[in-house]
Amino acid sequence: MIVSVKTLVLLKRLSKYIKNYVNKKRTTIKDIANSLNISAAAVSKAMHDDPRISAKTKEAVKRVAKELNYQPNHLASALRKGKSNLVGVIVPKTNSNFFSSVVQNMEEVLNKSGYNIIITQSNESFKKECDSIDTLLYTQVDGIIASMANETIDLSHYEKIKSKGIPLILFDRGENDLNVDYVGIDDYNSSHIIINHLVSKGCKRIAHIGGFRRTRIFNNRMRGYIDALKKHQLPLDESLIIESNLTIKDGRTKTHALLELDPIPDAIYVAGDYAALGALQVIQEKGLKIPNDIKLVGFGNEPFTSLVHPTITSIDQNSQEIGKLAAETFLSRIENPTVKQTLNKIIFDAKLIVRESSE
Amino acid sequence: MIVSVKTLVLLKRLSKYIKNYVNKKRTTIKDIANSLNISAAAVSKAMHDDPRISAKTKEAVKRVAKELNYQPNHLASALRKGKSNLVGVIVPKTNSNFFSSVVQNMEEVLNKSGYNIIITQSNESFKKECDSIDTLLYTQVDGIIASMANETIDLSHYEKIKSKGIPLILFDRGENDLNVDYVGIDDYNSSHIIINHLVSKGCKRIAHIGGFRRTRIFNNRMRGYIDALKKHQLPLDESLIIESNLTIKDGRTKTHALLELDPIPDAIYVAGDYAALGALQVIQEKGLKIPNDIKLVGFGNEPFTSLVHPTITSIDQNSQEIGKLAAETFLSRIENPTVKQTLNKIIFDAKLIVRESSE
DNA sequence: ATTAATTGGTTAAACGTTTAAGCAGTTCTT
DNA sequence: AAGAACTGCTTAAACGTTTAACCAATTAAT
Repeated sequence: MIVSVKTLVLLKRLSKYIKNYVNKKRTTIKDIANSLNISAAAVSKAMHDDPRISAKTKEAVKRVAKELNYQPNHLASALRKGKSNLVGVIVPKTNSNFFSSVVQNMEEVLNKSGYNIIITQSNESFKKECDSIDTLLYTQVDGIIASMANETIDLSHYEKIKSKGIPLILFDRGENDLNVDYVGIDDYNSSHIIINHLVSKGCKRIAHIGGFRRTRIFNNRMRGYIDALKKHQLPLDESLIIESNLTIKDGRTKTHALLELDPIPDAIYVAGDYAALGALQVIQEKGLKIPNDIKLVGFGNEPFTSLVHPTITSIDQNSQEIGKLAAETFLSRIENPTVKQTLNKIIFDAKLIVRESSE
Repeated sequence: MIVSVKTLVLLKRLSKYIKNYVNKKRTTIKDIANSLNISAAAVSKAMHDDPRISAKTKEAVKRVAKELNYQPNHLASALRKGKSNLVGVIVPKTNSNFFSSVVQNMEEVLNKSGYNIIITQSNESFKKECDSIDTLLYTQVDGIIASMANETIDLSHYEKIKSKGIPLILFDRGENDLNVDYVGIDDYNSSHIIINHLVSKGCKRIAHIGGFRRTRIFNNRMRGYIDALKKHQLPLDESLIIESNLTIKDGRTKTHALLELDPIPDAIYVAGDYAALGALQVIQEKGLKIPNDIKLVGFGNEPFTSLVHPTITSIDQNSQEIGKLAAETFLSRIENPTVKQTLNKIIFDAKLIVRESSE
């Protein structure tokens, strides 16, 4: 079949026309402008309650907008304004009560100031975290609030955020070297609170299943544990200190090891609730009684700590406050863009929730 | 102080210049073009490996892009292309293992096809759900995958998604009336599986704490329960059927009521794991033994069901498959935009995980 | 009665990309 | 040798908003 070039061009035009017709192109500001015989600029201004537009016109614009089911195009306005009003949030896992609660509170604060959030999860993976950051930067977020993955050591992708000139706020899992805002609890002091409590209950041989020391917060908990023992003039026994990835499974394994010792510890302070749960199971399987034979303290105040038997003493991390403050910190950075980012730590005191496992 | 209009204009120009300089404006395609003395169009094509650009130019473009730390602007490309490559995901809660796992699997599938996801949580609130939908539409997502909030009865905001012509996929909590794709498990049949199991263990007086019947999935579980009893020629006792919001607390309350009956039931089938946990607590507090005095079955296979004592028999909802299939359904809708959306149900069989509470 | 200020808009450019169309220059056909 | 086809770009318009600059008409100030 031979078809002239002209025919081809016409066919293309036609197909475009049909496409537009079928997809019944979204209504834009121009459609409103046309139907009211005013300029698109006037419509835009009317929508934003510009004082230079008459009340009558504003009303008409809003009426027609509703009639035509107009929805503003974020891409266009964000592109033009150079501001997306989107905040990226990176968490290691969403299915933890702590992170879920932090995010919820952040969202509440940010929504009030006209920001929406995009949640991404790193699944504790360094690669996924890098990808998340790329996605967020690509989406042109106005800032990023993040809690670092366990695996993360190399910080170059976080530097990338800083180099873009948008605010970066870290919470819970932070890193001093980045020199950015940080919101979290006082991990060092939390360990002191826990040890004080256990000592007051008569414990003398307290074990610690901690997270990896390369992660700052876990290192701080470890330091707090060691210093608190010193304060109470208890001997420091290296075999009572174990690093763990703090999953249930690893909590079980490490507790098994601790119960092989002779004498066994009279208390275990676990730096994460899930691992504490694993410890609880193993202790009971061995026929030992909690808290009589051995006391147990977790960290994080996950809901299940008050649901298992016995209920587990734990540290509440004040997730509401952390979420709110991280969001507010972001907002203040946005409002003062000239102020250079510096290491600005906002530290909360944590609360010890005493339950059956250490009574 | 008197300042001429001209001076004012000059000042404004200056301030804009300074602003650009201070914010060291992000590098764009034009910067690359200038530095190579080619057109911006050529750069764009080189980036996308257009066959009409020479290998030499492509290489040069990519090199300079890296040198200048170029990051494409999603807003601009999405605006131009009319496609954001973003998928909105709405879940009732992120801190549930089921939803978290579904989302994770969705993300995996979608990322492979070049899509990124934006997660929003409705917190089971109707209003928040509407807001989420508005945000997502405003962000120009290419589609929405959602699980409905408990509160939701009015479906007009979901109709709004449909009217935009972008794909809407529902999972777990769906609604026939919307006439869109749905991915979930066979709730009706799940009840049959549970009742079959309990009957085989000798139960004759099986109670059911279900969700609100206005939610389709809970209604289906209820129907399945009733029909399964009939099948086994067990009497239907209305006092054994209770509707609940399925929180731990309500699980406790409703179980208290059931244990007031005479005779008490010999099994309780609870339509949600959290409520089942509440039931477990109350039963034990009353001094009754599980499974000897009374058997217990939950729904959802939340991790804690295998962590409490006794471990709780539950239904696994196949979250991985649901996530993957919801994503794939979205992709196939995108690839065949002309096909009209219809009620297209993809139903999985659920798996019963038998544990101590019903042995 | 001028000039100045206010009102209620309009025009046009810009944000950063993509893409249809065009166009030299070279190479291949026949 | 003349046209066809290919190569490797360039030009310019478009996506939907926002906004600086401008302007005509009205009202206020002196």
